[in-house]
Amino acid sequence: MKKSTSTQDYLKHIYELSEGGEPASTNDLARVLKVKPASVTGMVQKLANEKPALVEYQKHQGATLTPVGKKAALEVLRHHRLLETWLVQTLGYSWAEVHEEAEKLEHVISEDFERRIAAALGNPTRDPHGELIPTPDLKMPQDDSASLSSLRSGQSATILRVNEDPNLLRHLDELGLIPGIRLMVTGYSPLDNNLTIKVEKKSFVLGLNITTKIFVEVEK
Amino acid sequence: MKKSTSTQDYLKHIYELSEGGEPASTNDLARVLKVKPASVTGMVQKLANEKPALVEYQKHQGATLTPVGKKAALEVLRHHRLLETWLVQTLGYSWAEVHEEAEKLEHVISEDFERRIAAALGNPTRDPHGELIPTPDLKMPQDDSASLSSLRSGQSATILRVNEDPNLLRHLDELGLIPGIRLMVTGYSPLDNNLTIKVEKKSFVLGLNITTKIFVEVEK
DNA sequence: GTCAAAATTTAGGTAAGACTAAATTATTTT
DNA sequence: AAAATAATTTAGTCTTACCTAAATTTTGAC
Repeated sequence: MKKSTSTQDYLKHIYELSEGGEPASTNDLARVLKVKPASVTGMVQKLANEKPALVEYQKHQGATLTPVGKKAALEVLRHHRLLETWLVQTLGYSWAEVHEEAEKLEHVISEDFERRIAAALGNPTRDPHGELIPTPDLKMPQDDSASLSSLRSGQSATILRVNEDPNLLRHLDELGLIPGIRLMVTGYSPLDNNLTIKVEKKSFVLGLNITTKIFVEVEK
Repeated sequence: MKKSTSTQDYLKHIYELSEGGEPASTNDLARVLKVKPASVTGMVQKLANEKPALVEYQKHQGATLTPVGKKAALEVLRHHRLLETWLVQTLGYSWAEVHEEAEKLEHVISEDFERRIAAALGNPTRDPHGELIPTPDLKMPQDDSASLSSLRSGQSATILRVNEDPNLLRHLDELGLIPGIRLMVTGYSPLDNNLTIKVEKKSFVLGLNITTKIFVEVEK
C-alpha cells in the first residue's frame, strides 16, 4: 500500500537511526524530523498498530523497523540516492546541493521513473556522497569500506564515501577529497591520531574528527 | 507564499477551464479535480478569502483567477510542461506516458530545479504535445497556431500542437501526426468537413472531430 | 410564469498529522 | 534511596481538505 510522505520520512529516519543496533529514540526522531517529541510518540504508535505493522515499538524503548517497514524504508532510500546521483550527473548540481531537492522528489516518483533513472545511470551502487544505494529488490548491499582513520603510513586507498555533514562536505570538496579519488597515507601521529595523506601532488594533515568520517577501499 | 498541492491543482484547473472567457463552474471543477462539488465550493471560498485573494468568486457564478492566482497557476503550468518535455527528452518516456508523472513532480520542484531543466532543454517554448510553456516571468505567450480544420486544399502547414485527449493522442501517434511534422491538405469535402492530408508519402482522411484538435502553423 | 431538473451551497463529520500543556516514567546525582 | 533532571507519553486542539446529506438557487421546458 502507498505510504504518506510523512510515514515515509519516519521510516527512513528510523532506519538510519537504528542502523547501529539501538532502537531510534523518540527524542532523536523528533530532532531529525523537525517535529515535537509528542508528535513522534503519536506517529510511532500509529505505525506500530498498522497491519502489517511497520515498526516495533515498546513504550520508552524507542522504535525499530519490522521487515515490512524496512522494505519501505529502503525503497525511500533507493529513491533518494538514485535521485541525488541523477541530479548531479544530468543537471550539474553540485555534490552538496542535491540533498534538499531529492528529499522532496523521493516521495513522489513512480517505480517506472525509478527504473528509468537507474537504467540511465547504469545501475549505480553508490550515490555522489558514496552512500550505498539499496538494490532493486530492496536489500542493502554489504559495505566493505574501511574508515580512513584505520590506515597507517604507506597504505594507499580510494575514497568511497564521506559523511553527509554539510560543513564537512563543503570542506572536503574544497580539498578535492571526494569519492573516487586515490590517496596515500604518508604519516601518522600516535599522540593526536593525525594522519598525513597525499593526494596527487598535495599533502594534508587530517585530525580524527575528519578521518573517521571518510571511508575508503584499501589497496591490497 | 508556498501553496499546498491541492491549492496548486485548483488554480491550474481554474486557469484551464476559464481560458475560454467563462468562469470555471463548480461542477466542472469537481469533475476535473475528481472531487465532490461540495468540496469545490468550500475550497473556492477559501481561495477567494485569502489575502491576497487567489480567485474571484460569486455564489453560483463560478470562479476566475485574480492576477495573483493567475501567476501561481502559470507557475504550476510552467513546471508541468517543462517536466513533460524533460522526461520525454532525457528518460525516453513516450509522448503519452509523461502526464501522470509530471502531475506529481510539478508540485515539489524548486525554482532552481525549474531553471536548470529549462536551461538544459534550451528554454523551449512548447512541450511535447505542443502546448505553450509559460515564460520564466510567468506570462503565457501568444498562441499563433490555427486549427487544422480551417485549412483548405493546397495549403501546407507544420503541426504545432494536438489536444491532450489520451485516446486521440495514441491514435495520432500511430499515424505519425505529431508536433513538428509537415503536412499538406490535398482535399476537402464541404459535406462532412473531412480533410484529406498528405504526410510524407501517406494520405489520410480526417473528420472534423480530429481536425479541430490539431493545431498548425500555416505556410505563407 | 410556474415547475421540475440540474447545479450549487450549507451544515455537520472524518482522517492525518501537527501542536501545547500537563502528567508520568527513567535516569543520574548525591 | 531520595531528589533533581531528562525523556517520554497522554490528553486535548488545530488545520487542511476531503466527504455525505439536506437545503437552496438557477435554469429550462412548457
